[in-house]
Amino acid sequence: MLSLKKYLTEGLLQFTILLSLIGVRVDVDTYLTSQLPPLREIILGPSSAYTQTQFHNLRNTLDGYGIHPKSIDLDNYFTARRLLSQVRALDRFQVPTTEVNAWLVHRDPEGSVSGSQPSSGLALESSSGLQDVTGPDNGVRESETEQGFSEDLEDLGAVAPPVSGDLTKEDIDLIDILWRQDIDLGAGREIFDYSHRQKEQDVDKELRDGAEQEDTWPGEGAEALARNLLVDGETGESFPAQVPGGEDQTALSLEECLRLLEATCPFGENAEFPADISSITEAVPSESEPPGLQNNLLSPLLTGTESPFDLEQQWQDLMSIMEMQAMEVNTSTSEILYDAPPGDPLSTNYSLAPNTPINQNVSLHQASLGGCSQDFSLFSPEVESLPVAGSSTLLPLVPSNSTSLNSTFGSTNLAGLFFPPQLNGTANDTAGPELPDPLGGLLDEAMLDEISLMDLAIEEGFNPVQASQLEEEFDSDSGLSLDSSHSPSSLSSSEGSSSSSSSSSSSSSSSSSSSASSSASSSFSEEGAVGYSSDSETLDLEEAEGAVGYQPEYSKFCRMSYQDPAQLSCLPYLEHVGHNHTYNMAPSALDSADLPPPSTLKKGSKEKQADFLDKQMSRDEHRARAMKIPFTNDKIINLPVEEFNELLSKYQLSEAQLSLIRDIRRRGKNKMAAQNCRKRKLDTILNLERDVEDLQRDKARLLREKVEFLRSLRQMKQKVQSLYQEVFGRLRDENGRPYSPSQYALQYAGDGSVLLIPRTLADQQARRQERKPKDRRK
DNA sequence: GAATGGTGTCATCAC
DNA sequence: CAGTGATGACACCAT
Repeated sequence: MLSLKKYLTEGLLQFTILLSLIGVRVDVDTYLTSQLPPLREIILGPSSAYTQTQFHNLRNTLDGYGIHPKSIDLDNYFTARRLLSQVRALDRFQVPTTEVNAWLVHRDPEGSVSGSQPSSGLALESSSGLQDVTGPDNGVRESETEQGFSEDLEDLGAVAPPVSGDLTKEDIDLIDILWRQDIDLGAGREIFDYSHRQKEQDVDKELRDGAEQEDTWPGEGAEALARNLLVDGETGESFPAQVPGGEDQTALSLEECLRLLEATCPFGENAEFPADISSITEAVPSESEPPGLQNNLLSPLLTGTESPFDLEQQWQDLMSIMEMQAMEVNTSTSEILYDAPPGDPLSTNYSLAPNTPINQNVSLHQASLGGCSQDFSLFSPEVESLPVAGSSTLLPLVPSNSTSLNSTFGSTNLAGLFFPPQLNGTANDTAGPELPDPLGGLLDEAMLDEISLMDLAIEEGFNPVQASQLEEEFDSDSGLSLDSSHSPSSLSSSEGSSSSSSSSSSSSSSSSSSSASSSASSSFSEEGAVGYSSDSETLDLEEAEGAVGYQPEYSKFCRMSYQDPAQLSCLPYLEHVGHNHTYNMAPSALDSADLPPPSTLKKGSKEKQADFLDKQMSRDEHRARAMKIPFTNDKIINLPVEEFNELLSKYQLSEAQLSLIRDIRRRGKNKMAAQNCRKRKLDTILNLERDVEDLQRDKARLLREKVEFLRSLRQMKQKVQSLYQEVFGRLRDENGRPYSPSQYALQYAGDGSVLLIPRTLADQQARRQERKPKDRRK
């Protein structure tokens, strides 16, 4: 019962302090439960720094006079924080510069493989007139990670609904319905993309028209694209617009696309693609696809449907980011993002063997997604929910060389290409959420963190500057909290040595070695023995205070209420003017003990000086003087028990004197204890304040990282999608006609090759591979 | 004159 | 059981 009460009171106190500091509900426990037990214990647990820790016991048991009592808990706490930060660093996405080398296979019976034309695949994106949309992102975003409030807002807002920036679920559903309807007409889902609707209506309309007019996507639409694909997005090389019409052109197109892949896909050579062939098309919305084709190589990137995401949380994230960015967190996001150890799974180079034999008719060249700009914009959040297992190889993320990326994809950031437009006349709305995501686990974890930290970060009114100032102030005066050398024991010990100490033996008392000065005029530090005084100012204060009554000059540091000379001079009964805490003492005793005769006040300057000295004396000193105690209060209070008893034995003291001496000693020690307690309390508050600040900073950083990751993922999806379209659209059958996306699909093989297979077969294979990860989970 | 913070003191608890 | 530290509560004072 007692412990329960204590726990409640302490926990509530901790919580109250936090609340008072930040002015907002702080869901610390949620976050700490699984993340930071030591901190939680500090804040809420019985070992809280603010609880009634028996420090003296710690000292006694641990021989801990060299260790500050608080340092014990704080050491654990900061250690825990440090470890936590290290652990957190592990889940930061390491986006290496990876590349994928894939071979596209054109199942052309004639097996014509050729092609050497430079790719204009990036031009596909640029041709769609999306530069307007993506231009700002590419150029500006990377350099504006700190200020991109609107960008973050955009990104966060886009997380909730699939792709679209601010679409509600109803909107998405409606779009899906309409899209499915239009699919029959050959219209791609791209046209429903929010960003496309916003800024790319013309282009999309053109594409859609092309798709509608022809059942096969690469028909006129592809031609229209080809006409516009004049500039290589990576090299800036210009190409003559051409209309694919034969196998040669098909091969060329494939080569171009592969080169695009090579230039853009960060898949490394060590990519562990699924052994079985997986269909790329599964990533592309297809109505014929079964839901949840998870083993798809590109599915995580291409899935058009997103699992429902908590809009409110995203909004909170946004708000939190905005607030956190206002704090000017120093840690650069880029620094955080890409500082993973080389062993990081995500940093593994996922590249397929470039020389992998081509199945059937191959018109492939190495293609790699060498880099993806960081200026990724909105993209679907479902990737976050996708598991890491078995799919980490599928999603190499943005490499660290963002600059090159930006140059590469400066004009390729297509907000709408995430959904294949006319490429696939089919849709797969259900496959998305179930698709595995190599980043899912990490993102989920980060999401949990930020969910927990949300309340902390959303809070307002917490001034980090002030907090830091307080922190500095606190640190400068942290003899209590952290630095064991500033512990009361050490302090008192040093002071005791400086003053003519008569005792050096005892180490069990906080004031053991304090001054035993026999001279009343010596400026020994009586109250200087009080624990918390590490800074000079405080120390001076304490020393001056300790010298009260013994120093001829008045100390301006006197903090006692009755130490005002002006008031004291006209108030003979000092004991009654000032605090009268002698509750247990009879007034008569006080009078007899403390009252100097009024007549003595009317004497010469020496007596005035004596009065002045009297005014400096504490009440107990007055009492001691009145009772003719033969030794100083300092000795009474600070001497160790043994020496104290020895001192008492040297004198024949009356019972009243002994009682007064014991009271003086008790009060003196309690006074120091109270001062220590108050200072400790203050330190605890300051520490909590600093903790709140740190948590806010961490949350802001995590949120920024999240935004960056989301951008990267979305951009990757867009690029893969565009590349898929580019490749598929340039494929031609033996008759020079484009393949129907509803009948054929590109598919990655385990050896890195890319095959053009019938969609039905691709679906079966994809379905087959889908079961494997699920079985593994079980 | 009320509010607030600092200080000393007491009571109490735990060790 | 005494001694001691820690701390809540209270009173008092100064600002």
